[in-house]
Amino acid sequence: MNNKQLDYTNITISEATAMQKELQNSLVHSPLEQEIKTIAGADISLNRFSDIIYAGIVTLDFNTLKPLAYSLVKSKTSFPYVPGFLAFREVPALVEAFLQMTVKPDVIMVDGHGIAHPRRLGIAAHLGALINIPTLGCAKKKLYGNFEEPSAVKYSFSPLKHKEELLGYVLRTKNYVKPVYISPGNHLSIEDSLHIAMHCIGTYRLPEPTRKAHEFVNLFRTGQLKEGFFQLTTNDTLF
DNA sequence: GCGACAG
DNA sequence: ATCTTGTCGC
Repeated sequence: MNNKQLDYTNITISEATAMQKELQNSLVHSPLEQEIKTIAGADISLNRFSDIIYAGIVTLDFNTLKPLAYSLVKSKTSFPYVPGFLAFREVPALVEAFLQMTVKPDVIMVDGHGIAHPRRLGIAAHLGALINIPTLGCAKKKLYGNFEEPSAVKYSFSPLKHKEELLGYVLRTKNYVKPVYISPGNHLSIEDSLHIAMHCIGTYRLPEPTRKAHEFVNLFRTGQLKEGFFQLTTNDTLF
């Protein structure tokens, strides 16, 4: 990864598309070999009509799903929101937050899609192509593909496909609540992404990594947390 | 031309 | 993404 790949100022949709096709070629979707001890959630928050982005990555213990550390970065985005090109708007800030971490997570769950994307390079795959850490996407809405509604019972799922190609899974994380869309980003298989997401389901609709990341970046945006990398102590009282 | 369209 | 209050009941 170099800085050129992170400066998305003044690039056109056509150039962005070409960049996606190139990055897509570098993806690896072999099954994860290493044991997962920590998993992080990555998300951004911003004020309406503002181009100031509050990005954050929150690391959790994979077994207890409790926060262990977090990295927060404030930066200005240089790309508008265009469906299919979300990464060009949010990834630079997420990479900054990642580089700031002195202790890296084993896997990162990103708020958005992985390969469930028109060119198989959603934000989770894009981020995973830039950093050398396995990533998966967890989106709240479908961007691409077709699926049958999974049953209303928690943990039920159904394949998300484009024609005959499997892209990921639609997963019910809570009874009678809208499902989430899971797909691998980089360095993970499609099945890995589903299993990891299922493991991270707690009491709420969003899996814990994504839910915590969302919570932390909002506290950051509203001035209740400060920029930087912090490791939580057992003595830390959160809220 | 028409519908779909992550955050 | 963010802004918002109440309402419904698997």
